[in-house]
Amino acid sequence: MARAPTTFDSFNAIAEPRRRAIIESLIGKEMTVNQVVETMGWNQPMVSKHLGVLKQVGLVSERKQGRYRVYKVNAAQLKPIQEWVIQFEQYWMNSLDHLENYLNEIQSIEVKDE
Amino acid sequence: MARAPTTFDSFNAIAEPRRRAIIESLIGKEMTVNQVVETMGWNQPMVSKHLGVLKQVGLVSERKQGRYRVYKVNAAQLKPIQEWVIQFEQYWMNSLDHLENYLNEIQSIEVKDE
DNA sequence: TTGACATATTCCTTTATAGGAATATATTAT
DNA sequence: ATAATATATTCCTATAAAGGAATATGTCAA
Repeated sequence: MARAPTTFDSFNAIAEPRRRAIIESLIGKEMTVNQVVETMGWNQPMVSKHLGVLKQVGLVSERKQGRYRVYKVNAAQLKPIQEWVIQFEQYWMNSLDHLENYLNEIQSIEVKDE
Repeated sequence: MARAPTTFDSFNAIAEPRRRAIIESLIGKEMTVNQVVETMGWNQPMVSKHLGVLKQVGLVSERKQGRYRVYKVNAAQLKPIQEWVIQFEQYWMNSLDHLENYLNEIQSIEVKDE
């Protein structure tokens, strides 16, 4: 059996970094495909394809306006991911990992300051 | 170019439902491979393979104890995912979607109470 | 030492990419 | 009607995956 399609759910769709980048730049705005193309600096078919995947899982929705298609993010589709991850938060808070990260941060700040 | 390997990062690793299930049942505990096998009801090679992927991205770590291997979750590896998703929270809160969900919750509670 | 137990690895098959290049479709402007 | 613009789709290739079955590896017990 192959891996689940990227069009299957949000978990699979956002596994691809370019799709996360699209979501990041499209959040809170509405954008035409070409505006995404310009923002990202990728070729148009690539943008259309990734938008297509995001659309299939409902992470973006599209509205036709003349010859343009205006896309926007459906943030609600990210909620299940948030809910899945958040149940483990207590296990990374107050942990040795946390302490470790904290110490690393302190250290890197000190290094930066020198 | 093919999709990024599931061993590439946490985003890819948790795109697979079985791996999320393993994390869910392994969180906060330590378990032997066979204990995971029993818990999940899958065959042993399958469990070992998925644990292997999770290990490669650091989502679990493993400790040898005699002929057993004891696995545990490294929850800290989920933090980047949480941090990525949480930046969009404001866009699903206070939205019509939110209102809709709220109304649905109310309704299902009322139905339950009957 | 030899067998039993615990776990990992290999081989195979099917499926699904993601990107590039080329092309098709739809809509507006002249 | 025709050209130009905006976007989607198709075809191709290389890569990677997940599961099943079989087998290898490592460790303990008698």
